[in-house]
Amino acid sequence: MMSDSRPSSVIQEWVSSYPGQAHLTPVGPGQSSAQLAQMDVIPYSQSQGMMRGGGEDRLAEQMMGLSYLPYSASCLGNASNSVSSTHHQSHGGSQQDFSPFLLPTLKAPVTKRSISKDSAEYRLRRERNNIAVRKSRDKARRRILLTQQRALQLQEENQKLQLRIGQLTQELDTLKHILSQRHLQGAEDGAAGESSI
Amino acid sequence: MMSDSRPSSVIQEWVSSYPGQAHLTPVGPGQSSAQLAQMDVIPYSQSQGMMRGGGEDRLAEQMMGLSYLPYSASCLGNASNSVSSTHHQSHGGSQQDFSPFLLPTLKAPVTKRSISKDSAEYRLRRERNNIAVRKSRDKARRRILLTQQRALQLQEENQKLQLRIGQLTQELDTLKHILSQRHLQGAEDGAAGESSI
DNA sequence: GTGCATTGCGCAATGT
DNA sequence: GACATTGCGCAATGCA
Repeated sequence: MMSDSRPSSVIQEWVSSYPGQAHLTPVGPGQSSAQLAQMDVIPYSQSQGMMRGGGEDRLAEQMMGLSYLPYSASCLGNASNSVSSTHHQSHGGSQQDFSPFLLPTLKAPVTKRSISKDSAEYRLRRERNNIAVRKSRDKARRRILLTQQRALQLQEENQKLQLRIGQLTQELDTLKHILSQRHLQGAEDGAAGESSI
Repeated sequence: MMSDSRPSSVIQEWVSSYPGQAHLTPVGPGQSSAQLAQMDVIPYSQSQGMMRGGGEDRLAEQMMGLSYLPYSASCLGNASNSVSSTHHQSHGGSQQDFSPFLLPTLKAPVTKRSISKDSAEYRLRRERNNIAVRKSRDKARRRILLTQQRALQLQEENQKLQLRIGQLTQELDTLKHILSQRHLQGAEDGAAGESSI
């Protein structure tokens, strides 16, 4: 099954991994963009998606070189729903438990029906999500591999093209030289002919 | 800082992201390899690292198309160390609690000092690891971005090279044509000169 | 709203 | 022993 028949198969697969949606790719915070502007590459967020928890703060720090400090001494400490559940941490520490009388326009953080972590429905949804997560990550891994292989292949192809250009250039120089010689010789012949008359 | 001065800066950064260790890159299970065999690309495992828990079983299934089934109805259900700890799931389900009298040569699964999850040392180590994880993933993200940008850049360069080759080829054809014409004309002139004598 | 897909994050095992 | 990687599950969120 797909045992790389031709050398360009990698590129074929790679292209198929990026359905052209043309997001114009902001390329991500703190990246240099290099305005290539063709087939966005970035799946659909990664560039501006992470505004949850303390994410953007730490990310901004990283961008400026302030590296990987703990969230703010700790990010644990507020179980969101929770009913029983001996295990399962609630890590995430999103939306600080700011009292509902701050920001009066937003009603309290919703509380989301408080689904028991022991309920069959919860487990079912978790298991489904776990499967989806594994699938998605597998896909991502494959895409990364394809990109790497594609880069190597393009690099190889580049070298060949450079070589070809070298050959053509040299051949061109040779011909130009010959032509200039012919031209000179032609002029001399013409002069000789005139003088011999 | 590092605001891409030249168009090839991406490649510069990309190369620096892969210190040449030459693992010969097995490329990963179920991948096609495409034997390019140059700068391995894969950090240092990813290709054979995952043999923990039920990982390799599921991965084998995925390779064969049996996609993303739950571990085996469930992978939860045995807290490894655990002392108190109200939160924190023990998810992972590695080393089943097989009794120590099986496999007599291996002493019981080590039990690893049973560090309390509430101990300051545990938290310290967790926090350090979390920081390391964030750092590592950030690095991975950057590396992926660089690879993608590098691929795009190489693709662009490829197009330019192809164009250049087209130009050179055409120019070459023109010169060859001119040369052949000169050759014919020279022959005619020569014949005319001879006949006029 | 339901269901899958993505993604940041923490945990634990493992590699260096 | 410390740090780096990585598979995994969880929760939030995006998307159809």
